[in-house]
Amino acid sequence: MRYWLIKSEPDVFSIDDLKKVKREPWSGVRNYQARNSMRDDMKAGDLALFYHSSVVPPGVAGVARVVGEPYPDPTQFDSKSEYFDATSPKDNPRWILVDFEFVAKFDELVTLQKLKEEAALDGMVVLQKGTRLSVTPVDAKHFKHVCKLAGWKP
DNA sequence: GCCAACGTTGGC
DNA sequence: GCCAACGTTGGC
Repeated sequence: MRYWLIKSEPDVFSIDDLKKVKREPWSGVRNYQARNSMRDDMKAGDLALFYHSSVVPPGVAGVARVVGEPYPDPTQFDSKSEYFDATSPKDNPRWILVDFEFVAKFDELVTLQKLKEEAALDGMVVLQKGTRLSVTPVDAKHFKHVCKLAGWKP
């Protein structure tokens, strides 16, 4: 059982959107490290902090769960998609994703500022300077601490 | 294989 | 809108 943090711009796809649709393919990730996490390391049942980025204030809005097995991101082959990748081989797709399902929306956003203030969260990847990764691993102890800050029990 | 130029992310 | 950080691209 591993823990993750996934970033999303809520104007594009928010925790409320996930709650509404229940399950969502995490399409559009075009970074190899993030892809490798989804392809190689994520297992059904893993939990992820759902982080709202590029809004004021940014922060963790809730929790999602990995469902099913990794599979090729269909948007890479869709010429009408903004995520279309003409160079991805059809017989060996470059971009692999997993689906996430809704688990919980926190009563209150746990803001980035709050995360930074917590000594217990020192070393959390998303807090490291210059980290732009949209999918990052989270230590179990950090995951649990963020849930505690939110007043939510896994 | 080096590295400059360029593009993107995302907090502020 | 600015800009720091950093990944990618492509010329050599």
